[in-house]
Amino acid sequence: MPEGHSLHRLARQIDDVFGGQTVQVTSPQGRFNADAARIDGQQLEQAFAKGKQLFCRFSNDLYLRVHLGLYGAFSFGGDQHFSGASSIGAPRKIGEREVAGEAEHEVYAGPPDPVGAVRARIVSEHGWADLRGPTACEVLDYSQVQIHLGKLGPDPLASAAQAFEAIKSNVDSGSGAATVEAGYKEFHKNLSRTKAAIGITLMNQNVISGVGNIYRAEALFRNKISPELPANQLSARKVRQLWLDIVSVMEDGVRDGKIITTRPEDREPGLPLWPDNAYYVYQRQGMGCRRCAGKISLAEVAARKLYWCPRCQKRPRAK
DNA sequence: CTAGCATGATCAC
DNA sequence: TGATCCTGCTAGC
Repeated sequence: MPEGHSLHRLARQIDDVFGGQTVQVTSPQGRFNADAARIDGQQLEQAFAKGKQLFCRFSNDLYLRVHLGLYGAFSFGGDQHFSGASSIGAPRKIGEREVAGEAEHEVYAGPPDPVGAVRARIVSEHGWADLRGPTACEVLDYSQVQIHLGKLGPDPLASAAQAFEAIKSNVDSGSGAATVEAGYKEFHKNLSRTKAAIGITLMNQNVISGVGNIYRAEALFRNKISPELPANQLSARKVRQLWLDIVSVMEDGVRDGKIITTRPEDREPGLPLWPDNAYYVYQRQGMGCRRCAGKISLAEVAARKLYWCPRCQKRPRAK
């Protein structure tokens, strides 16, 4: 998926293309017809993300909520004023496909005929977006949005999103350090309340929102944490280190449009950074660890594939 | 062509 | 824990 970094990029792009504009919202596929009609013709005031969910506020105080799930993706296009990724969301092979936009059309005749199952289509004067395959795509009022937001744990990208908003609206909102700190406290509190393994808990969106299967595996490796360790047994120091590291790698993900977690000194010379040198453990089962003589392991845990290095990520001995 | 798979999450048992 | 939903890419006939 679409882990959290993709959703934050998506929110930025939707803001870029549609922010403040009157938009037509339709459902070529038909499944979103009734809800689309509730926001069709309104202004899209603002888009934002929390965790893996996207929210767009419209001028009639209704909100679009989208969860891409495993398969969902947006594709974009527009006239010469449009530039940006042509696709954000589920890639169908390793890596995030965020192709550069197509701004070279001389004559813009509006969006193309819908191809495939387009759940939702948003069109403004200069651009369009098609949504396919989402797990959730619905229109909500403010109180319903609050319920969704309230269920989500702290988002490591909240401070980055806040800083971005501040720059955009030319307001000084500080460095975002306070938001990072508040996130850490909440994360720590949430971890301390669960006995489940950290490898499972990191995927729990109520505990921390936006981390998916890749960031889960990579963050545990980078911080030398065994996925089996019960979440409430991590020391405060370790939780803080883990949180700050996740903030850092996910901010890189927003910047790069793909997940790259390796440090330069751990990459294999002669191979391209992407995708060969992007990860420490994800999809590297059976291959040599980048940092020790061991081999990367793979196990199916809670129906998801978990990758880790048993040597670098030893479980502390029970006493 | 089809089956299998994917960065997700929910629901039933 | 397993079945289910949603889409589209790819490997393998």
